[in-house]
Amino acid sequence: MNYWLMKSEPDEFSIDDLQLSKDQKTAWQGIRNYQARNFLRDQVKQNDLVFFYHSSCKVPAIVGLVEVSQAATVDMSAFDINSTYFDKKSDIANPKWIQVELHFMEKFNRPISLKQLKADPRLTNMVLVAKGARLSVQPVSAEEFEHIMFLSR
DNA sequence: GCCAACGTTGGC
DNA sequence: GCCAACGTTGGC
Repeated sequence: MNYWLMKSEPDEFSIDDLQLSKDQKTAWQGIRNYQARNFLRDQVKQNDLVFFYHSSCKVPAIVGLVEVSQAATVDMSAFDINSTYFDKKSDIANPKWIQVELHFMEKFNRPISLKQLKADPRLTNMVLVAKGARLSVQPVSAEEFEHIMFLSR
């Protein structure tokens, strides 16, 4: 079992949008960064647990918990010319981009803000709080996971 | 393979 | 909206 943190801009797709989605599931498409892609392709497995993070918004924060309901499949949006995620350099015979499927689990009563995460001495090694961290899919340690779950209660 | 120019992310 | 910190592109 691995733990992850995935970022989403709530104006684009929020935890509420996920909760309201059909079967409370969504295809996590549009990852166009190689490091994040490699995590999705090689390490994110079914039943892994994922913190859902809201970025580029008023209060950046971990807002809930989701699970991986399906591991890596080809992100077909890269071949859809009408999609904002269209990538003309991706060859359908040799797909470049990967998606997973996420399933809603819970929305935290107490979201944990970036400010709070940064101030917590037990979370100083989190990828999220590292200087210049822009990864939209990033690993979370078991210790970090347990502590953040504790903070959310 | 170097690296300057350009594009993107995301907090503030 | 600004801009620092990254990532990517493409000429050489």
